[in-house]
Amino acid sequence: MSDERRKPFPFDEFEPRWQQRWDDEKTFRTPNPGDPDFDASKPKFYVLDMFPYPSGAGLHVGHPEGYTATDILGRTKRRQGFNVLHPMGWDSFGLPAEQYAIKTGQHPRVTTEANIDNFRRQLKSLGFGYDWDREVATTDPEYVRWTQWIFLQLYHSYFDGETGVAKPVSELEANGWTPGQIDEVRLAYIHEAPVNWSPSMGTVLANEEVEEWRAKGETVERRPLRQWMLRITKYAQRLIDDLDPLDWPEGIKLLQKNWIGRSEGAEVEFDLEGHPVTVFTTRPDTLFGATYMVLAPEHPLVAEITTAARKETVESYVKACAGKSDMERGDLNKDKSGVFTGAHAVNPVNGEEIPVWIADYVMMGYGTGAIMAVPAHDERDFEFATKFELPIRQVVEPANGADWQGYTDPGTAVNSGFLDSLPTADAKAKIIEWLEENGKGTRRINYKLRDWLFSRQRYWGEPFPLIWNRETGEHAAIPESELPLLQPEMEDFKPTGDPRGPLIKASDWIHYSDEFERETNTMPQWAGSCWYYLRYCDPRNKERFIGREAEQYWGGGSTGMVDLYVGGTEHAVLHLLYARFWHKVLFDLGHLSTGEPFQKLVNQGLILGEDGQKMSKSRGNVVNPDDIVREHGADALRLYEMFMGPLTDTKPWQMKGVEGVSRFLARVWRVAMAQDHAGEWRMSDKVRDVPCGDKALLKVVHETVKKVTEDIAKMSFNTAISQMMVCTNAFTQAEVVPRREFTLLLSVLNPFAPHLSEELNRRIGNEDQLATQPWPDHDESALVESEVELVVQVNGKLRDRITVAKDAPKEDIEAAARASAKVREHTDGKTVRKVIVVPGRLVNIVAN
RNA sequence: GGCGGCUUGGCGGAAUUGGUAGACGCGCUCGACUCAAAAUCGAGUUCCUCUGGAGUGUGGGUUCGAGUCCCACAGCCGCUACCA
Repeated sequence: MSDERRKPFPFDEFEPRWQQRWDDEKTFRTPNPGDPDFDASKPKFYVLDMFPYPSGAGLHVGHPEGYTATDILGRTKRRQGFNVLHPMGWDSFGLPAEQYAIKTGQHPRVTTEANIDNFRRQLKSLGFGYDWDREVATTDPEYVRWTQWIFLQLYHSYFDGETGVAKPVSELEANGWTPGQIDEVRLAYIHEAPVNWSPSMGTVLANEEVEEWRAKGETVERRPLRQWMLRITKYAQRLIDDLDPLDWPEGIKLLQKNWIGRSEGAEVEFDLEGHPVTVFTTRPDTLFGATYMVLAPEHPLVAEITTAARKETVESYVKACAGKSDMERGDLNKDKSGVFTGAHAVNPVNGEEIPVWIADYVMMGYGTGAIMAVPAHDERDFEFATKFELPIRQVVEPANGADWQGYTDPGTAVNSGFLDSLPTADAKAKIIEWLEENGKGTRRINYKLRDWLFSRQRYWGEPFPLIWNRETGEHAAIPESELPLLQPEMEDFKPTGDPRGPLIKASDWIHYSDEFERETNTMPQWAGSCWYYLRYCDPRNKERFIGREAEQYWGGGSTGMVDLYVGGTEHAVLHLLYARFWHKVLFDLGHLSTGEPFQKLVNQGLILGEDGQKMSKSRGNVVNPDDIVREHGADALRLYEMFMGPLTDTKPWQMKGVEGVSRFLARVWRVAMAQDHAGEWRMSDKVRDVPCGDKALLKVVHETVKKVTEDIAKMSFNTAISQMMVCTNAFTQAEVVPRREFTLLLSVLNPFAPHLSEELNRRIGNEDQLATQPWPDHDESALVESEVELVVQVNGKLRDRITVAKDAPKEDIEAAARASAKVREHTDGKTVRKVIVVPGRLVNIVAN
């Protein structure tokens, strides 16, 4: 029994054949402005997938979910007359390739290229209509050139607070600013920051990686290191405000807003043993209720103000905190800790002396690293005060008679001098006014968002195009003509334990000149993924990161450049925030004409394993797309992933479901094809070039064209497919298959199952590829019926159905309904109170 | 703890946005074809105490009419975590 006998239709023969043809003929190539075949009269549609990290494991079934959705949209829009930009590429820097290199000595470029080849093969085997001429990899030297160039734009810019936009620092130089002053405002700046340093691995780790590596036995400590930072905080307000006009899921917008974390309040200056100390509070109205102050353990004043008697206790507490990661500090959530410094601060509003503590529930990185504690009206302060028996003083009267202890909602000010009896909002305004008049504080808006720690101690990343003066310790940019600056060739990637990273070993490379040496840090993986959607627009441009004309065309006409961006929620915060930030900087500097990168965002739902659990190697529930393509074909995989349920839902994989859609495709095949005695597929003699005589069949075909068109626009692919199944069932039962009508079905099936639809289209004698044919319109006249069936309810319960003329007047419908014997059974002996007639739908008779 | 999402047959999911609940698919049952099986085709399939009744997580409300709107509660799943 050969394999071929078991295939319900010969997808294994025709799928690779069509893929080859699309490749050879460049069917899905998209001309750019300036190309001879570019048609400027067509509107543009830029549909983008989140490009994958080409891991050694290959494609996961989660990838084709979003990719098929965008492919359906792209293919449809193309046939609807749009210039469709639908590209693919590789987010190819990243830690796994480097780790693998450390283990095996194989250069990361080698493994990365092999992985990319595998991913490309897999994607091509699914028949996606990408313009492969626009493929980019973030590791391509030509791509690295422009990533570094964009970094230099940031390096050479500052944020002008007056106008709220980025400007070149050359303007400051012209105004006589010193290099030192300019470094204070650059968008890319050097900063000594505490990071998670792993001595055993010789690299810094992101906060979220710390636990994972500790569990594997690696050591991690907090250590201040010289790091490159990007001043994203300057864009906090714009990053919030500009979310508004974007067509993104509300949940994702909220996630971004919460991450940026704007809060309004005031800064208040206390006198701490002769030092002015500023605290930030969102509740300045509770200033009279401050009964103690807390400094973060890392606060610079701690050592200075601690009294001799408390010195030992304080020092050991500070040391204990220094060893903890942010995560661990968070874990101790429930149990507050802290120590008294022995010092006191003076409350500016009433001259009261309050004790000053240090505690790790106050973070150095947010606000000023110091707080005034109002235990009566702040949960954390309340908990702390209770534990350490500090005084708790009521200054807000709850609005609803609730207990004032730990009451944090707005109310009325009490025990607060000139604020008494004011509602919270008014009290806030009044105290800020007082603070400003007396020079003791000011209105202030704070953001949770921190500046972006942009340097990594790794080999497989973009080197910074910067050099350091050995004598003066000043940094400078290398000229653009020296880009791209690639990593030196190295044999040994092992970490040295030197916090400057593995590039420190390449002494020839580091030596720039007698005067200067190179920066040895590299950029994070985010750098490449921050702007790849720009490069796709003009991927081979040698002069610019994106040509002016291409930028204007592909970004034109909307707030955000990309019309539709599809990907997973895991990138809801960081990737999207970083890309928006870079986009805005480039916009400010005049390189882009849109203010936002992504107009519409859709998050595909997670595909779970057959057991309803997240797919993972350890659970053994991972589905490999290659297996599905081999068994059932690419069209079946595409169709199944779209048929599982709504794109945005989380849903479990079901192998039986794949068989179901495969059966559907086989049914479509057999509508037009039959096997002869030799087992060869031949066109069925049911297919005829005749007008469709079957009204019901004609109707379902046109309903299908209409519904599929509408459902694609709504991205409701599962219902589009079920409609095509209904249509196919009608064809299966038909005596004659009119070629024109069957072609219509193939035409709308084409974006979903491109191989099968093209193959059948050709086999039934149509010459042109469906992919190049205009999208069909449905014929409204095929849909109209002269009669409609209505439901008759009595008191909301279904009792009968009646058939009436489509445009029958309400009175006639009511009369017909009341004439029904079944209705009478339920109304006899009752009084009809009301009759509701919804034409085309139902009649409801209210009787009692 | 905070924020967000979800909850409809044995299973995945439909429901014109307030108007026939369960489209379509899976599974299952029966029939045709077959020596037989697979495949295929056809019929059926929410539940029950079945000429009737109940039913969209639970309890209430609005309405002629609620899966859909409002209030309260419960259960799952994500993300986040002392942000003053």
